[in-house]
Amino acid sequence: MANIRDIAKHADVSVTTVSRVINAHPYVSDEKRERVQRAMKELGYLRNQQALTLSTGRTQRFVVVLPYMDHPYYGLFVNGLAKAALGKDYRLVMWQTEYRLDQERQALDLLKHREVDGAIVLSHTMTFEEMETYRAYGPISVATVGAPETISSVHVDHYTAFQTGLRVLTEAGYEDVGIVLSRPDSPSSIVRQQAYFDEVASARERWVYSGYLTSEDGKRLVSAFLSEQERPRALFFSSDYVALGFLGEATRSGLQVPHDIAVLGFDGHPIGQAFGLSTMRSPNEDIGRALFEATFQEMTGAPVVQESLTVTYLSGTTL
Amino acid sequence: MANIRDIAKHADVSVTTVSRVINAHPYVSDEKRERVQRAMKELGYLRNQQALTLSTGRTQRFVVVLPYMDHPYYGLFVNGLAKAALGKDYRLVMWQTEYRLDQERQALDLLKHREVDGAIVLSHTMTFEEMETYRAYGPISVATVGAPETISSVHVDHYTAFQTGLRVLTEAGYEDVGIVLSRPDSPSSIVRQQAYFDEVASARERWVYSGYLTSEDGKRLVSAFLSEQERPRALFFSSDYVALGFLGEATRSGLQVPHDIAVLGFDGHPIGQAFGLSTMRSPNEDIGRALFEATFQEMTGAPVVQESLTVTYLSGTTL
DNA sequence: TTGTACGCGTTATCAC
DNA sequence: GTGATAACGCGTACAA
Repeated sequence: MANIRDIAKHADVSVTTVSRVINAHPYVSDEKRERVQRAMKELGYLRNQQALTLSTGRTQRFVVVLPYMDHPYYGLFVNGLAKAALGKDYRLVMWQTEYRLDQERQALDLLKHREVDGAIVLSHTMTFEEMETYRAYGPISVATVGAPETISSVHVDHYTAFQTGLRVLTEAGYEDVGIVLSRPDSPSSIVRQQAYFDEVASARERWVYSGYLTSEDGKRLVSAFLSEQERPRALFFSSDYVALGFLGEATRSGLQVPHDIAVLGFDGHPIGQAFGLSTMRSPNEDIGRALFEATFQEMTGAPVVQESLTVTYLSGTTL
Repeated sequence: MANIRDIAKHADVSVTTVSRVINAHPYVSDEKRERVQRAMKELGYLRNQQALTLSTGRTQRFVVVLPYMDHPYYGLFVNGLAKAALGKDYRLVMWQTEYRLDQERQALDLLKHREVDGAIVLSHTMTFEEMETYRAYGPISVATVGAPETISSVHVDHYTAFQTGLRVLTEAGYEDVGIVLSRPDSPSSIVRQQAYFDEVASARERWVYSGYLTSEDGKRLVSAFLSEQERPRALFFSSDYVALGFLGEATRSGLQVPHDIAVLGFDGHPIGQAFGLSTMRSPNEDIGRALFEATFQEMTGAPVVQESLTVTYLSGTTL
């Protein structure tokens, strides 16, 4: 565990010279550079990242804030993030919040305590107002809509996206459509519901199914659906996983898809293809990549980014 | 961005006293403690984690090494890890390797450079021999079998697990069984195949399907399966996702499951339930939790842990 | 009970 | 080209 001073001593130069060699700075004679490199090799020198971090003030880390690491919905985001981070020699500290406000605060506290250089928030319950109080400690980027101008955002405009999906259903001849949302009062659920009421003539309160987050929830929805006296002819889900949970259980319950009930998912997760799930493909991996870039660039003084990406219909057999 | 020295000045005490207050050490008069706390509040003191880290030599971080963050197989592991880490105020740095040796090396290099306190390796292509060369720099734990005695391991014994699964199939009356493996020469694939040859009378080389990792691979397997002249009566998959990909596509191709082909998965992923997937449940979340604990305890001098957990049959309708 | 002084390992500044 | 030396912000002997 030789440090820079040991190397300096061993090569009979100053620590400054060693530092110059390490960082490939100019003004080092070939001879001394040679000596230093040999000393590093001989003593097995390994630069201590902690010390570097304290000295430079940069951690080379971002914290990624998300509700559940094991929810496949976030998989593609994280994939994009990971790839971008690798290219810039950055590390990702994952922070699972389970939608708990105190956990979101703890995650952003890392910023305050100089434990990370920035934060990438994929989903949050915290208000943007509160989030802005952390902004002074480093760049923050979100994957959600409605961010103030101090916070970078790369997201899908869920109003437009849902509008598009609902029009796909309409054009396919489905008039009585229900929608299946995750947390009822999340910003994305609110605008989705708004799009639904604005777009669908037969839209009605009771065909808004809220609180469906996982494939198990989707499975559970089947019985709720079957108990309706008057059922929609199609269901538009806000997540492929919930849609698949529903699809599997519905089929097992003897429902014919799409004859009895049509299903439209949202995400474009690969596993949906195996089951022929019709879905709206969301460019989540691109979003992950762009979020990383935005956060990274902001550190070098680049302005806040606000970008909205669009979804596309991915045809399947459940519609 | 007041530091400990600013607080000391403002409260008119020494930095030692401030440090004592921060760390709740004894030997501070109530009056000075009061003054320090007020100063911290007034100046908005936030302890700098980088400096603490350099001073104490502990980062409060582990690196988690895994092939793909977005592969649902790792979801439950990571969930267990995240929960355990939260309880101990540790952070998880995720490192995605895509099974690339150089990436595994980079991940473990974090250990050498004092960027993390330990490493948790969920899957690896590196030999244990090489992995041991990193052991001097911190505790390493793996979720795979066959670790040397310097490396902690909490895993499923895939030989026994596969044996159990194969017996489930036998007892259900299936004699002609095929197996579907991930990477052909991974340690787990090798022992799984061994269990297959040892356990199944009709086992044959061509009913070993290798290279199936994702749900898309499972989907792809259907055509390979259909082109066989002599087909097995049941397929035992090494992953629920691959099994589901196969199940979806097979059903869409008109195959009756389990009449034409029975399907047994491996993992116990929630989404399998919606499709009635019969599977072997692996306690991956427990493994994640135990891996964290093992790594953590080792730092305090606890001995290396080697533990093998068992899988259980989870009944479904695909068998 | 309190404070001074130093170490942790690096980079940056400035004089030579 | 080169090298002292001062930061960075904390914990902690050791002295008082």
